[in-house]
Amino acid sequence: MKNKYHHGDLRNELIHASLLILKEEGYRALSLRKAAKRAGVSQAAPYRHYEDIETLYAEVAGEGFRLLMGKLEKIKKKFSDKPLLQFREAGVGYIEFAYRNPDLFQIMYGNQIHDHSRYEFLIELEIRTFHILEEILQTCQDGGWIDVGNIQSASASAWAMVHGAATLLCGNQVMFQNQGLNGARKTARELIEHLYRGMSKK
Amino acid sequence: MKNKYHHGDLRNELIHASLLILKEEGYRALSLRKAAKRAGVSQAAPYRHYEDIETLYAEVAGEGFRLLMGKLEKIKKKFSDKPLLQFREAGVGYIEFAYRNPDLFQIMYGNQIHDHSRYEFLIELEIRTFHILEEILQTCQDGGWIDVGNIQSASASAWAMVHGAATLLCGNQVMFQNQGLNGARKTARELIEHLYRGMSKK
DNA sequence: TGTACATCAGTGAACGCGCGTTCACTGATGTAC
DNA sequence: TGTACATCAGTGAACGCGCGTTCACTGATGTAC
Repeated sequence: MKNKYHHGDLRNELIHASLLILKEEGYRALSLRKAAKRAGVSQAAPYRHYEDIETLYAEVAGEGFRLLMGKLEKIKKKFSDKPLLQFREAGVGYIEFAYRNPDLFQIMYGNQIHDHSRYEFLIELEIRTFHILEEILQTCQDGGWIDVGNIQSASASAWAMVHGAATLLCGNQVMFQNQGLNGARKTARELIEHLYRGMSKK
Repeated sequence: MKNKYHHGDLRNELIHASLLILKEEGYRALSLRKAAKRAGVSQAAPYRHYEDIETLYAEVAGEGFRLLMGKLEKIKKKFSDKPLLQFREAGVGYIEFAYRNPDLFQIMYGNQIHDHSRYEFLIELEIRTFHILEEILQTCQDGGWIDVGNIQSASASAWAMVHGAATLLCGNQVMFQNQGLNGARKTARELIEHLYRGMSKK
């Protein structure tokens, strides 16, 4: 912003730089030095804002959850009068997010961050993300579209399935390979339909 | 075996050493140098057997799939007259495998190996593993326990769900945290029941 | 059965790499008077 | 409004680390005769 010294917003700039590195070079390439370089700043500068590299990872993961939440909220609104579609399309959205941002997804869920619970804000974001899913299932339940004993357990099932599909797609696992985005979407819909048929009233 | 030079079976010894490193120090600690050291051999020795570190990763991942297959086959036999239990318990077994061997699981499914298809034997093992699941679902279908249009798509759903639960458990994801092995088993059963109710005849 | 020698499977030193992190420093900024 | 100075946010050199990989080498093994 200004001219040289005193960048002004280096803390955020480093997160932004990290997201670019993830997109362009992959999660293995993400390091404090590289983020610093990318932000046009010396390798030691980040230490004014992050005590170590894991703190940066956590911040980047947090940004990932914010983006994911934004996407899910949007879908929720879009299908606000069709709970079952909310359910299905939120799943599709989750998988699409992973497909489009595999390296960010890796930082969010991989083991780069040893102990998420060290970062309170991260945990809160994760819970809020999961909560969107719970809300959707609750709406389905309230509207009589599904009938599950326990919303939380049903949400966990849905999350697990969708998350599994997402990671298998990202990892280019044999049976999920080379599907392209549309293939992924189609697979996602099939998966979720299998699931909510199991949750429907008999 | 002999005494010093000419180890005799260094190739396999390195795989074995790698499995120990995964168990004891985690997947981040696995390197050619460390595997060599652990096998009691100089750092350069592995290069007589593996052209690079990825080749070792692939071999280790392969061993992982062999172990997983063994476990699944055992379960399949154990419940050979109860297809639906085969289905459920195979899922539980998969999750249990991941829970017990999180770092090996990481090598099998993480992105340590850039392109699995470079290793034909690995792809074959992966397909065979998936095939066990398909067989189980086919048995359920043949016995009239479930009714799905397409076995392969249904198997993919089951795999995705169980795999998702496994990775969320391994990653200590908030909502799946601190369950212990028995908690994980219980969660697994709930998950799978949600799923196969969706596959049952109406 | 004994010996010469090719081959195989090790050794250990070395190279270069990128990384996380620290340190003494310095330039810019903002505030007290 | 102008100046002294504390503080903040940068710099760049340096350290030590473990890694993958290569290289000239050497000891053990097995085979041809």
